Amino acid sequence: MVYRMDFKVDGACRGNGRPGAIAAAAACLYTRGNTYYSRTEQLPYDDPVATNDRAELQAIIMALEWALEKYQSLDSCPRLKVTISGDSEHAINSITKWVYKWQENGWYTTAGTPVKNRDLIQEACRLENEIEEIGEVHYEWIPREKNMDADEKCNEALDDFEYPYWA
Amino acid sequence: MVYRMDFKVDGACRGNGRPGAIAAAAACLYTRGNTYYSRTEQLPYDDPVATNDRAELQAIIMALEWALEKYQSLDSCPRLKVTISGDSEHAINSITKWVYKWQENGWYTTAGTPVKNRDLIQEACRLENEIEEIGEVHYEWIPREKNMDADEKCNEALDDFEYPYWA
RNA sequence: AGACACCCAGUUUC
DNA sequence: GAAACTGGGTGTCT
Repeated sequence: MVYRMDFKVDGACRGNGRPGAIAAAAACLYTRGNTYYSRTEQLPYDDPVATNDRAELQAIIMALEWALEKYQSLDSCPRLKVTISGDSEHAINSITKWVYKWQENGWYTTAGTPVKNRDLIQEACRLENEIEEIGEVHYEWIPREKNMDADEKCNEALDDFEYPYWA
Repeated sequence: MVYRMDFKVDGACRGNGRPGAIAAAAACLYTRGNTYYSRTEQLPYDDPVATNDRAELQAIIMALEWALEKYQSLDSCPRLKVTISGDSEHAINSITKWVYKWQENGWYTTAGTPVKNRDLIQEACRLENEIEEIGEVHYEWIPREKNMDADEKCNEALDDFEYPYWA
């Protein structure tokens, strides 16, 4: 018995690279037909500063958390097969390829600088390992045009962005 | 009587280090005000393979050739004072410092390997010596951001790159 | 190990 | 049109 969960994820960051940027992440869980459930999250307003890359990684984390959560609510214990599709080649490569090198080299880039967003990359890998014990996770890159569902949800979340009281 | 010529030079190589790379070099000759004339050249498509370093050296050669050419078209015989500014520390060091060592040691690097692009380095030095008989040449390193004029011309040349018939 | 360049890729924006 | 977030690499020398 195999239980499939197919996610699409996306992150967005308005004002990316500028002071005051705001970011959100979205994950869509597809059901039969073309319908889906979605979750969105707003990233911390600063500390650390919001960027597009952090948003994309956070979206992956949300999907992984959701998969675990949903699995725990099941009555049976099927084998899990999670697919996460996203349009950030960078985020996917970080988690699926580069992380192994970084774990060995102490988290330095080819240019000799410390790898950024290490916290989120490690959190994603931790969650992935948790799932690997009950199934498997597969990541897939898709072009922007095929990621409209998650993109829309992201932008809705940004339209509703709640600034902290001190901002 | 001193006649000054101020050049900025740059080289660019799209696909540097990959098969099929294309490269171009540009030299800008500044006049009064902020205006300048420019020349560009596309490097051989292969034989030898185009690299960023060859492009940077070729740009310096173009400036030196241009200076000599312009001097010969003058009616009088003033003393020449040529300044060549470029953002390749490597190319400038090759011509202004390391070349003296290489001429003595038979063109070997510290690592014991033969110096690359020796043909272009020697050609630049030959032209420089020619100018030294009627004036002087001064090289100056400038950061990338201050070399936008030559950079733009280089990229225009690459946009118009004419591939050889057999490519 | 260092330096300067030259890129390649995707995303996020303004 | 211009810019930021981020990674992978080569060209070359000291």
